[in-house]
Amino acid sequence: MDYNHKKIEQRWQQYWKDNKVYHTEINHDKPKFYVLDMFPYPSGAGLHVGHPLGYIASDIFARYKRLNGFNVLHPMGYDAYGLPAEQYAIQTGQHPEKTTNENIARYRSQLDRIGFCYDWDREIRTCDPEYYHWTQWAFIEMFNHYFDVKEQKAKPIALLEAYFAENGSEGHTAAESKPLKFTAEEWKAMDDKQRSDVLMNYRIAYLGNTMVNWCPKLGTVLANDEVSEGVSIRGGYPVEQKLMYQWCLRVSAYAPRLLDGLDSLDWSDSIKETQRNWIGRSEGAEMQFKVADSDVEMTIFTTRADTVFGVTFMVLAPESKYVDMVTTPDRRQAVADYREEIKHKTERERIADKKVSGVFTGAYAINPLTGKHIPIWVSDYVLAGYGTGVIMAVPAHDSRDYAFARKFDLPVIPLIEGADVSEESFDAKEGKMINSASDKLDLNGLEVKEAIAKTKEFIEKEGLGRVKVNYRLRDAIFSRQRYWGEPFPVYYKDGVPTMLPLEKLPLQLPEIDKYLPTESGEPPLGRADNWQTEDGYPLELNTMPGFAGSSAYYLRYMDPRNHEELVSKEANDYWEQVDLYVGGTEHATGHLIYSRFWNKFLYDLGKVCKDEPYRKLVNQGMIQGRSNFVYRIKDTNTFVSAGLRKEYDTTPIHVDVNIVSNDRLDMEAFRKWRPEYADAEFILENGEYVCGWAVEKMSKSMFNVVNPDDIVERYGADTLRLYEMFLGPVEQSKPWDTNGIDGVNRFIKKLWNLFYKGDKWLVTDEKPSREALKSIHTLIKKVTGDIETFSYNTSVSAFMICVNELSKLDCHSKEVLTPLVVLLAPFAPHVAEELWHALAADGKEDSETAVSTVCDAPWPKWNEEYLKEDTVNMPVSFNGKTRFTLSVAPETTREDIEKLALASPEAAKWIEGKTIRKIIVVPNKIINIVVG
RNA sequence: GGCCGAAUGGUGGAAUGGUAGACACGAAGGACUUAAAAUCCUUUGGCCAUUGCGGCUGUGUGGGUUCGAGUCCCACUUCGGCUACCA
Repeated sequence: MDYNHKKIEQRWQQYWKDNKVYHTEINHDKPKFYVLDMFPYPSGAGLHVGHPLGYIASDIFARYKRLNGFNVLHPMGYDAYGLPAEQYAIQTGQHPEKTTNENIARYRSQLDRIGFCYDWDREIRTCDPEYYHWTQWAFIEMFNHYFDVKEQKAKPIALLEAYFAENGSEGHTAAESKPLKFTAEEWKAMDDKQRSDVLMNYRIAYLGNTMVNWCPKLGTVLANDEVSEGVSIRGGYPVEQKLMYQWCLRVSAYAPRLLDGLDSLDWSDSIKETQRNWIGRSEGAEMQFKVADSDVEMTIFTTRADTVFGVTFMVLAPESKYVDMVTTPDRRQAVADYREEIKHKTERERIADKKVSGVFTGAYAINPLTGKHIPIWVSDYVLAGYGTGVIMAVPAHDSRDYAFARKFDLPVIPLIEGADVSEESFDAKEGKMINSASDKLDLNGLEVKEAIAKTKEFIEKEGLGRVKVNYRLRDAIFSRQRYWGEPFPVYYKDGVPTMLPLEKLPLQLPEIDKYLPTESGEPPLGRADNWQTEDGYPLELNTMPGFAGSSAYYLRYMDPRNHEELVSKEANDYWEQVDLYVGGTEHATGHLIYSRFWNKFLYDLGKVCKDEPYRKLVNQGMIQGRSNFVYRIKDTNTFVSAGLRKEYDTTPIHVDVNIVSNDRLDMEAFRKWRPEYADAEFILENGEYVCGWAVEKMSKSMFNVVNPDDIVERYGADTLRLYEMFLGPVEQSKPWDTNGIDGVNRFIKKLWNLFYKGDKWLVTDEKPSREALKSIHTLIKKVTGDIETFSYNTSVSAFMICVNELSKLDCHSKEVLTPLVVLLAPFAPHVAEELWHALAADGKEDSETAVSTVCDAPWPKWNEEYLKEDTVNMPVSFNGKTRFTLSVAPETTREDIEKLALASPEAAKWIEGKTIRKIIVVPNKIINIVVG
């Protein structure tokens, strides 16, 4: 019986399914372990070989934990809402649900072939009403809560209402969009609409007029993490800034907790750092600047309070509310023109053209420390969304202020001794202060750090401002003008946004005829018939963004069919949180922030028992594609081989990697590939057409996609799994290269040959030799250690070494082969299962019932006794250079090793005529003799 | 501009401060075979010697710490990733 991967893999996949081997239930007799993959968005392209990398790594860990006696939760599902399905629907008129379901079916069949140990009974889909019921529920809870800054906790909005009735706004501690002032009497006098508007200022899920990233091409707003360099991440369309009335989540209120929580997490430093930067805590001060000849007082934020003596002008963001308040009548037109110009620039254009632009408002502010009048300007280099949207400009010590001052010829006052500001600003926070004294405050001679502290103290004491911690993290914009997303459980009762009662959930997504906005510009839901409550109130037309459904999905897996609540207390108390989360770094500032926020909110409500959702996070690297190119000579259908392309004017064209082998093009296949290449001519080198290559993202458009199905078909799932792990460290990005896969496949065959020779069963009950025992125990120790640190590539190597050794020793002893099979089970589960059953049935065919699954076997333990060496070879070095090795018994003392080394005949040669200065002996490691 | 990470043979990659290059691919040579595939054996960082069993050199560059550095420290170069008028 030869190794037949198709037969084996089919057989055991069926067995696992029939026997529900991977079904998981709460079991209080066992410790739990929760292993989770970031669930995929099922795209139309299907899985390529890069996708399973993380899934294989987590599958190995899940199986390993199970073999070690843990009750392992390892579920899978689909992030099913998303733009591509909707874009496809717009183009083809197909319902996104239909294409999504087709894509899911394809994903599932691809996943099944790789042999994962998922409990599919717990599958979830974000577009399933049973699931988004709880997304809508969480939204209602967020609407009904505010964030108490003092207690750092979400609390019911009713408490805040009671507070307002008692005290008005004075002294409240709720996180707010903007400061509001009203008395208890004023509050009581408000009608429903007015109260609703006021409460929106505090709710965690609120409607707000905010600057949003508007993408005209996609017809929707996008969150900050969905935009990069002024274009949408999906599609790469330009994004502009627009003021819109949108649902938002007060994520910013949780910024301190999101930041502090990072310390307790077992995540990589780099991803924690990325989140820290995204949250962007900065300590500084807020200061008031009075506007001359006016009552207006502007608040600025600065981290460089020490530079206040160098402020020579102020700058407002074009969108700042202060612009209208301060602009003098004669400057109105100029300012209006400038703002108009900025508005029509997209974010991308703003970034692209680095030209300094701005306009003078005609107004002057008064420097609170020097009393000097300084001009107030407007410029787009100041962002409305950060700090207060107003800055005090210190051109000598900020490069942007410097560029602005030079352009508009504003004064530059250096504040640090020795700083040369004739060519550029001096931005470093170091040096001694100069030019910084008034009758009230003298900073001269202080170090920058001391000056910052002293200034802060001074302005607090004098009431000029206050110490303030600012965060870059913005509230999440939660409305999307799309169809394929969760509907909001919201209706408008006489214009007042109102939540549906919980018993009306889930509010199901309605059917519509077309997936475009309405003629009047409303979102697609405006096309739905009868999209209103029973009482005839209109329902919200926006839908929720992609991150809504993925923010709490890990909780739902704990209790996926619960109709009463998101997750039962029992299930949550048992499974607690994700112990190991595996996924890509691209979610660092999106999903992983929102999910932590969402979890912390539910924690505040007492719905979940852990403050953080994901205890340990492993980021698998991306598998890149290796693309091939052909070079077409311009305006011809002639292609020139890569080595000769410099002699012609050519255009590189991607060519399907499946018709290229070892960078040599199959020219016949190329002619058949596309009709336009049917009569292609080639200029060859040495009779071959050599393609160029590059490492790029694996994608259809680059023609470099390798489908795991093809690998499974040819080599088997076990080979695919082992090979993906063997490619290199899980966390590292690397290009896919099928070249080495034969080595892994050979290993499995060699392993198989330890058990079978043809049809003959080779396994015996003989006592294994000491070498064989040493080999297997070395492997047990190595693999056990490697799995804990995700060093799967070296584990696979260790398997190869062990199997090679056992082959050479001609060892077929059950005592050795049994632990070998169990060790292999996480990596190559199909062949391990086959051999496990064969071992139990002594190689007979009807082995299925002989023993239970290998998944429940006990993980082998190594015995140090077998690892001991009879003698240890120690390298002997002279002045750090190794000259020979010395065999000593393992327990030899330092002194004896030293004596043996000096007495050995080889040593004499190196010592001769020199004096020994020093001898370093590290037992079992090295002997270094310093001579001179 | 800021932050993070990386740099080791023809290639992917191994090396708790202790014999650098494990393991695998590729390549070369050989065995078996009519032949091929498959399998097995040998060699494989570079240079020199290979009728002497060896020598020299070597982990991006330059310095440092150490008996000893791919590994630790400082500076630099290059390449990746993330992020960005964040005051």
